[in-house]
Amino acid sequence: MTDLPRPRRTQAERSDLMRKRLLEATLQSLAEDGYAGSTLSSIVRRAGVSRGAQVHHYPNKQALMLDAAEDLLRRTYRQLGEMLLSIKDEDDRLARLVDAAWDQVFSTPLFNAYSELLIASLRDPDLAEALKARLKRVQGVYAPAVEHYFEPINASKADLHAMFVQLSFFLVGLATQAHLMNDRAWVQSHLGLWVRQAALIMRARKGVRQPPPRPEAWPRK
Amino acid sequence: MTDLPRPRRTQAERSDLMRKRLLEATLQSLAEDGYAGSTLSSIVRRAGVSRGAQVHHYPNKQALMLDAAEDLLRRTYRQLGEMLLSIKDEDDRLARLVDAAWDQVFSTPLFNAYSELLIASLRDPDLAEALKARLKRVQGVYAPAVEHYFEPINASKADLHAMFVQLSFFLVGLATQAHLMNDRAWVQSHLGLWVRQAALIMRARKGVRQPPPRPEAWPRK
DNA sequence: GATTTTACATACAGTCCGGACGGTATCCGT
DNA sequence: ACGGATACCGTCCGGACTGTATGTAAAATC
Repeated sequence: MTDLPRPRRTQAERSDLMRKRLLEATLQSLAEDGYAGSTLSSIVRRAGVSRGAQVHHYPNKQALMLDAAEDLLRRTYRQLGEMLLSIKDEDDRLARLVDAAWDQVFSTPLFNAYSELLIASLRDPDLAEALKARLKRVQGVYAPAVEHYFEPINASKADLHAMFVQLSFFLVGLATQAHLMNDRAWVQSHLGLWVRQAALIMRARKGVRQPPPRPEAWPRK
Repeated sequence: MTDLPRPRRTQAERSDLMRKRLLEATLQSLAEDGYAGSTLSSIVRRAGVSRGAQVHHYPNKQALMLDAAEDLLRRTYRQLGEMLLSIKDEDDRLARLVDAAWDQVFSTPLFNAYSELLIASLRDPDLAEALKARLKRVQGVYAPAVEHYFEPINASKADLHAMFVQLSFFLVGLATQAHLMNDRAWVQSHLGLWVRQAALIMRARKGVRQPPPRPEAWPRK
């Protein structure tokens, strides 16, 4: 009887749906119009809700942006996790991983929203703190996966992990400047170079057929 | 007689000085207050000039920002050049180069201005074009210097150059996220890792005592 | 079923920004 | 030296944005 046609929604349902719409619109707006261009009016217009709805759920702009940042990194957390789970035991596992990271995460429009928040966090300590905390969790996703899939050769385990941190910085730098650069092939060649360099100190562990341990309770849907 | 005390300046002198003050204030403002926070009023206040002076030299905000971007990359062009000239023939030439690039360019407040312009150029094609063009010239500074100082081992010359391009992306990524990260030692260790990886496919050329060929007429002062 | 709480809507107030404009001082060619 | 051009100044105006205050409907509570 709970799933009878119910025109009336519970308060929590309404709130959740509204927040979801607002966050979605905010992230889209960040990606398309940038941080400064993401005005509250434009966001609610994009979300198709009224100005009052927004102000009810978020007392000010910063609160909305903060929650959007959390949501973005939650999504990225999940995206990276799924990407890792999709890596099969192939010869060129390293290359596949890097390509997937670029294609599915760093080159997506959603990542532009991250760039915007990143730069905005230079002037917003609260935002910086939120990004910092969530970033650690994201790193927590693939730190165990790194050891699951790869092992160092003539190098320390610390170097192994550090290489992937380096990769993330490289990809961020690439993503923020890609629009000034040539084309996709050019990007691919640079990804390839990193892979070749990385292959000098690491290799795919043999016989890994299982996906990495599911890191931690992923946020539901 | 030209250097007699001359209370009256020529028109060109006045214009140049004014533009210089405006550009300096703009770059400072970009670094401190960000792109959106850099309003015309705040810039002229910082420059200590009137609102009218600015509007006389730059018809609109975009024109000012565009010129500021050019100026910034001109400075960076010069900074990188000087940095390269200062590299001596030491054992750890590669490490010195990377450290110097970080200390003297990428970690400086001025580089924050670049980050701001970079993100802003996502939504401003003209700005993107200006950055693109100037960026090529900056790369032109150290491309010859790379071959002057280093040589590939078990790798192609193209890889040699590509590694330094990769370095620049890595440093940009690092610079835009450094404020979320730990400390300087942490950064140093990551720079060190890149150096060690690079050393696997390149080495300092022996007996190089001369600085690299002065690339191209540097902008006067 | 009455009341309180929550969700959402609309109107308004205060601020600030960018560009335009009219006016003044300085310089330059002649 | 004088008339035009150039550099510079201060202010005003339309528009937009954020935060607030007030009103209404729906849901939860009792």
